[in-house]
Amino acid sequence: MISTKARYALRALIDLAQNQESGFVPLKEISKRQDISEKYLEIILKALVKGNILKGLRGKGGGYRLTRAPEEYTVGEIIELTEGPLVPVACLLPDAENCRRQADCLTLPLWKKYDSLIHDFFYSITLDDLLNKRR
Amino acid sequence: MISTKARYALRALIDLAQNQESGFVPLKEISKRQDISEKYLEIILKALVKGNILKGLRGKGGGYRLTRAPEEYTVGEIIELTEGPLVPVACLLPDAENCRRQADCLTLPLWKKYDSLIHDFFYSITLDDLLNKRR
DNA sequence: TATTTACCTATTAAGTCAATAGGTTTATAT
DNA sequence: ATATAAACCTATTGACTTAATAGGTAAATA
Repeated sequence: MISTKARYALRALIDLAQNQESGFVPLKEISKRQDISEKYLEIILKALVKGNILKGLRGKGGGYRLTRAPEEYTVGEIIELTEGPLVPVACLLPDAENCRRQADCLTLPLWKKYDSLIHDFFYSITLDDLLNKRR
Repeated sequence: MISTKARYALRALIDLAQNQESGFVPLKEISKRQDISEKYLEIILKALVKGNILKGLRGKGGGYRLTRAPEEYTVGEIIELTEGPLVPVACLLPDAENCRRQADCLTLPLWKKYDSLIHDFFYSITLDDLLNKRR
């Protein structure tokens, strides 16, 4: 399941893409428009700033702004930044200890195929694709 | 993430397909071969019996047996029987209350596409496909 | 200098996952 | 008959994760 964190992140980024005519947009506005609690959204946007997907500016007139054009963000990277590796089974995690059964596991090929399926899917869609283009 | 429950279920079914020459296979044997705790496996197999994927027979000489040929099981149904609906976001769950944002949610089409992707994938693969055929 | 804003650390309530424990029923073999 | 082997049943637990809240600090601007 895709977590609320990732889903809210996507919605916040879409909101920013639509409302940041070159300026900084305060969290409060996004929170209100998207109906996401300020405090929770804060955590999410912090992660995005840390991942260099957003620029944050403090103080009056501050807020958040995209660091790239919408077509330069993939949905995959947004999901992975907010909720960790996009991987369907524990044994395919980057830091997984290698399983003894690996060599003759009859299910592993299935998980590997599934893994590339979802990876390809989410990394082939950009933020711009979601932007009102109706598809 | 696919849970251990679903993964163990698949491995148990593969094990049965390979070892049930017409007879009943006791849980203990599957447990040993697959290195899954008896007690935990019990819970899993119970769910499969309830879903009519397996037949259980009690008493001496008893055990479990497939109710159909391996090519008649889809991986999708096995996963859903053990861990519930194979759905990527809460708002697509069968019993989801309908969201007010639904009409103009720009992320919903994404989740719907993803949903059919994984559904199509898992329902197009059968237990027989996993059986030693090397793919 | 007051105000607005992002940033930071910590905490929590509820839920889920993976597993264990101990007992009950049913069928078979001796 | 009776011992034994097996599935079946109910309950519990510890660890972890999720989704969120709370309260305070630092920075920039009007």
